[in-house]
Amino acid sequence: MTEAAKPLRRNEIRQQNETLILQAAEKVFAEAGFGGATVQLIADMAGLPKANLLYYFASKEDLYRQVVQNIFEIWLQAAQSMDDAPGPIEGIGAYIDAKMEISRRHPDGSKVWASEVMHGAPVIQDYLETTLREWTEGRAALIQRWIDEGKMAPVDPGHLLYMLWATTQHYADFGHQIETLNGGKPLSDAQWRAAKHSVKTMILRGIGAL
Amino acid sequence: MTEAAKPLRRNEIRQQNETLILQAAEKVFAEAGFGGATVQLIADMAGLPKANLLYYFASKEDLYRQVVQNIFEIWLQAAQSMDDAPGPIEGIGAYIDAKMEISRRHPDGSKVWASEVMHGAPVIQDYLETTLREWTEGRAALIQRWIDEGKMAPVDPGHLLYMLWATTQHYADFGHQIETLNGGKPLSDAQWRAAKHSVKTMILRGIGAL
DNA sequence: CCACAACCTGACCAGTCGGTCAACTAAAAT
DNA sequence: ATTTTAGTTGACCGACTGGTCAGGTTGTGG
Repeated sequence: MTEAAKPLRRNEIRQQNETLILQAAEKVFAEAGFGGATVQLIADMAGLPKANLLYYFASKEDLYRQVVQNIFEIWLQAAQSMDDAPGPIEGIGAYIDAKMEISRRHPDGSKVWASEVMHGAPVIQDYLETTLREWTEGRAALIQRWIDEGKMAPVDPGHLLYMLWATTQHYADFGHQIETLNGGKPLSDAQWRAAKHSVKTMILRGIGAL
Repeated sequence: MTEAAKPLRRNEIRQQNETLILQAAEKVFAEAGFGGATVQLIADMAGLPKANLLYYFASKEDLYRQVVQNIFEIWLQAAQSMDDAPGPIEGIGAYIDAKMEISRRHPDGSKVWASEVMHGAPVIQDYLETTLREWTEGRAALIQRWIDEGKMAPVDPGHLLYMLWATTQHYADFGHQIETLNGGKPLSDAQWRAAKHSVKTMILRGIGAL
């Protein structure tokens, strides 16, 4: 009696099941990797028969591809935080905030992304070569402008971007290690605030913007 | 006729094959993850029959465990770079140099380690809770001492360590992404030097040691 | 030279995997 | 009311996996 028997329209059914499956898939792929994940496990976690899952997604690889693309889009959205900022303090500060928030809210997505890249990006290689590359070059140019305007120290924009990605994503990808070193407990709200503050302070000072 | 038929002693045979298998395993585990790796693939890469590999290592999991432990030891050795330094410039500078060198020389090992942690550290959880934890606490105390002595700005030692790990290991774990953004070519010697210099400069300035 | 132990390996096996399919139910269009 | 379309699922299959094993080869100590 706890379950309300609500009649579903066709549209709703499809969308509901697809997001349900994608959420389960993200979790399983993050926990076990592509090779370690099984369709059966994803189906169980989504509460659907395996055959039903394969009715919505043509194959395990197809499902994986969509999971990775979802993450990539979230990742790109946050990347816009840097634009329209008068200088590095606001721009890079906002970018760090956004990326730390993603690490907190979508740790599984970040792990799937990391795993994909570590294995040679078999699925999203073209994205790396096109979208990511263009974004990177644009942002590097923006950073160079700030340097030329004397708003920050003359650092290599590329390596600064790598540092931003590495540091922020570390809190998702290595979350388990951080949790272990934190006495086995996940970071509290206050600890997340402290992490954000530490990262922002060290990086902004590191590029001579403070 | 290209192969010299050198008679091998028992000792040599064992050691030679074990290191051969471990090297192949590190590569395959890094490229495919634990679940995606197959014993057959590792055996092929080592140039041995699968059954022979399983004569030396009891199981795929046993082999994986040894690969991870190897990496952990390399990782711990580099960690000593920080000790016996008069201050953060020398200590943290040397640590960054050592970790960057590992990222360059053992990228596969770094990837296996990252993958292991991302999947919840099923194999090396006890190491995290004991060895790594003790090392981390010791190094945090050292950093705190430097802060108290006025040799660097008052930053959170834990988050500084995370930043050091994240930034240096990024060049191994996300090496494929970096290579793609570098026009598809691996970083040259000069580019590696520039990377080291950028990382050291930004971090040392970020902690107020420059 | 012999016997023992270490090393080697093709053939094999039980279990699991991704994916298919035919038969079914339910919604929606006619 | 009936046909059509979308959604559902248990049963099934060929391919592949980690691991075993019996029987062979080779180095080594006595």
